[in-house]
Amino acid sequence: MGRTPEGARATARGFLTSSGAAAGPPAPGTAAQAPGPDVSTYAGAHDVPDGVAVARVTLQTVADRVGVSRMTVSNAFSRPDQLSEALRAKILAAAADLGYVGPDPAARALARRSAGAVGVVLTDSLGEAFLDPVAAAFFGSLAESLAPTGLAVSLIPAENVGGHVPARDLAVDGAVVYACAGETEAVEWLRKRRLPLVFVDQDPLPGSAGVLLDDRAGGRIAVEHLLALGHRDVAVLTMNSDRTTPGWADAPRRGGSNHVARERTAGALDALEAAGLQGRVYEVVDNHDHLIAPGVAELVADPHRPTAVVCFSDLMAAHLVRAAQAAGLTVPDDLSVVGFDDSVHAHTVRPALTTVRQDFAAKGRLAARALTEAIARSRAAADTGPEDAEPTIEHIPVELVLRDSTSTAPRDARG
Amino acid sequence: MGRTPEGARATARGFLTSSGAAAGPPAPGTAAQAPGPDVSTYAGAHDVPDGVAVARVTLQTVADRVGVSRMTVSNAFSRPDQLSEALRAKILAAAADLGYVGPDPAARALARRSAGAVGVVLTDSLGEAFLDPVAAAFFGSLAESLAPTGLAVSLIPAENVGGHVPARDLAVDGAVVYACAGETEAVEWLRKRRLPLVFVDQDPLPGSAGVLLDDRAGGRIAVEHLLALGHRDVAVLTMNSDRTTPGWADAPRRGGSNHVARERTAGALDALEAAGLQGRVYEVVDNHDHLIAPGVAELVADPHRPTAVVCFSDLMAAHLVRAAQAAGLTVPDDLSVVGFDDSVHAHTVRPALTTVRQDFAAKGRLAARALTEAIARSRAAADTGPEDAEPTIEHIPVELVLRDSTSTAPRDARG
DNA sequence: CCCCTGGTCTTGACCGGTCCAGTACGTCGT
DNA sequence: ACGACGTACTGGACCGGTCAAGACCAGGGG
Repeated sequence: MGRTPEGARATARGFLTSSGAAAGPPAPGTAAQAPGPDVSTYAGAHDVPDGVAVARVTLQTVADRVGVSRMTVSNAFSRPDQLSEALRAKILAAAADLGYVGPDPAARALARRSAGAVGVVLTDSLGEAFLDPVAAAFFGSLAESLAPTGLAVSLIPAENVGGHVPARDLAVDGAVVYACAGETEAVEWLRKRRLPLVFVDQDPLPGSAGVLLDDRAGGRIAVEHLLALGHRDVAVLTMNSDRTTPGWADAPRRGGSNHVARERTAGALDALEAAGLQGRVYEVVDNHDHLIAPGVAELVADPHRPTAVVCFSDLMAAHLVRAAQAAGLTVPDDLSVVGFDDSVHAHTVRPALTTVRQDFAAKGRLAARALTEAIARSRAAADTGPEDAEPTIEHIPVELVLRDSTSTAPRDARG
Repeated sequence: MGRTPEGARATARGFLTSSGAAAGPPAPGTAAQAPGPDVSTYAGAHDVPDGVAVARVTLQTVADRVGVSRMTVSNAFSRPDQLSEALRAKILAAAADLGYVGPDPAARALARRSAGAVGVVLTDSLGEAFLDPVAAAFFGSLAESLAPTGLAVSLIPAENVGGHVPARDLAVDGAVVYACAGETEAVEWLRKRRLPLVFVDQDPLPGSAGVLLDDRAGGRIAVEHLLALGHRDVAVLTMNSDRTTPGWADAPRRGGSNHVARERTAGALDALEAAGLQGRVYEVVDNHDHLIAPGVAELVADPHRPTAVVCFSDLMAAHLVRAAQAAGLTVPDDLSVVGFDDSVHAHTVRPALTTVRQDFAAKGRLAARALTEAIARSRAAADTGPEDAEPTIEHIPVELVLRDSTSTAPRDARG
């Protein structure tokens, strides 16, 4: 007892004394405690008089009030099976009376070594990322799939602003990296922290799990559909953020830093080559309205305009359709257009787009599962030492949806 | 010194001894330290041999390695002005060598009493929320506006699933509540936690800040535009989640639980009444594709179809336009349509929508500012006692954008 | 020569929980 | 009557930082 006065943890400035109701000077204005085990009429912290610094209510405060140990109060909230129902009810009542909501999340995160949240790194600037319905849909689906596990989703900016580095300083148990071209600064930090990572729509780093669409097959089936309709002059409309102006690609298969764009284009070119044809590739700078518009206008005006175009996204396809219509062409009679994703744009344009559908819900679900598994694995490894289960790479199948933006090639253009 | 052996915090199982490089048995395989201040060739923790439980690297580990106190290492990372540049470099080098990335976010959150993140509660299920471009745009804009302050954004589900309650258990410094109809369970918890709250597109709770669009004015200017074009039979197309089937509203001004829908409708009715006209209100159940489609089909087929419709959202307007076209009508000649929001749908449909524009970027920016201010205020209040600065309610102006979906009323319908 | 000031680093006390290894008490089997 | 066992609760040691105040040492003015 030479160490510390009674109750090693008693709050220093709280107006409640450290042990039981008997000891210590009575709190100002407090009448004698009402007899009986029930909650006294003494008003709790939730209506403290103005100007009085509100004492911080912690487990200890509640424990002192009820006359049990801190640990028992903790159990009342976090492990109800560890104490009698009667005592638990009493503790909960006291807590409610004191305005104690529950264990402090930050303290719990530290003690439990788990934050209850995962990070998500998105492609672009945050503002633009959610303009893309594909990214937004994935994000929503991920969050929804994660909800039942109790993990919340936190947005981590890919690039830092204002000297803050959330990727380094945010408490998360793992992270999803979505379609980040190459190695972002944020990803670098996450890797250094050795957080469980899942890469989506992007090649995973060695040792990490991945969830990828079968983009190559998507490009292929889009072209095969057009070939079956008799088209021989098929172009690909895609993006390449390495360039600064739209135009025909010199090295079609090289593509830019975007994995998805490269794969989709490659799939389309594969199918064309398999048919003994050579595909042309028209690249715009990025998948944003203002960057697509000038490109498609030029593409439509091209004297050697193809009879059919496979697009990197429904957004591009929708722009292309409207540009064609504005130029007096009819879709699909004069120009067949295939989209990609089956996002809002696909059924919003007229004619509705024939497109390669991807299953957003599945993507979010698989990413959620891969991440929770990676987190579980990493926790297990902390105990039993590293076991090397090969991280998985999931592939999501795609499917061609036939609508109204494709038809047989014009008579005079057929081989 | 009778208390604890040297270095009260020396990690128990770390293979590095507690104080300085001189004392204790040399780590296995460690040659004599190379002379000079530079980093020795001894491999740090980042390539620990397989099977060896990796010792947890903390501030203390780094401090021991360099021979300084834990606090000095902390300062090296968090407050560079508190120590000499030379020592800082040495510490940073040692940290890098040991694989120490930076202060543990959870521990820091506890000690600093700040999580570095804020929560966002969205209307619907998470999966559906991001299908709505308006919600998605706001979310992105909020996250982007918050980024420079170093605050990350975490999604908090409005309703709990699987027994987890993120709204209670997630470490956040404050939260934004976006267009939640009425009092959600999540909001209830946030309120109990006394977190700084900002309400967007929804009436703020007393004591909290709010960011609201001038929805009523929006409804008004939409109608005024149509009146100016000679329309006398104007209907409102809106949502009311209290009902289960679409149809004409009995009590138009009552509306449902959605604040935005009520206001927009009220504004439109105000303008009609001011012109001595009576407005009709057609309600669908919610602002989702599958709930809108049957409603607009019925509306278009109505024998007493109005000559112009003011819609709750661009999404509804786009559906209405397409339904009208499918029924053989021409927009705007047979039916004028005004949208709301100026979201993707507005410039995606043909004809492009005349619509009431709202400034998404401003909404995110104002919400971010209101929240950071509320957080700052709450921190100040913890020190100096509560001061009662009236929380602000910001109103964002709207603006009518004229496009191609409205025109003068048909000759035979004009009063 | 002394005191004051300022830059560096250290010390001890927190932040508010959870984990784990007890201890105190029934209760049951024999 | 006695040891084994289960239940209910407690105590101390963490989790990994930050904060506020103090110690030490240098240079500079009076």
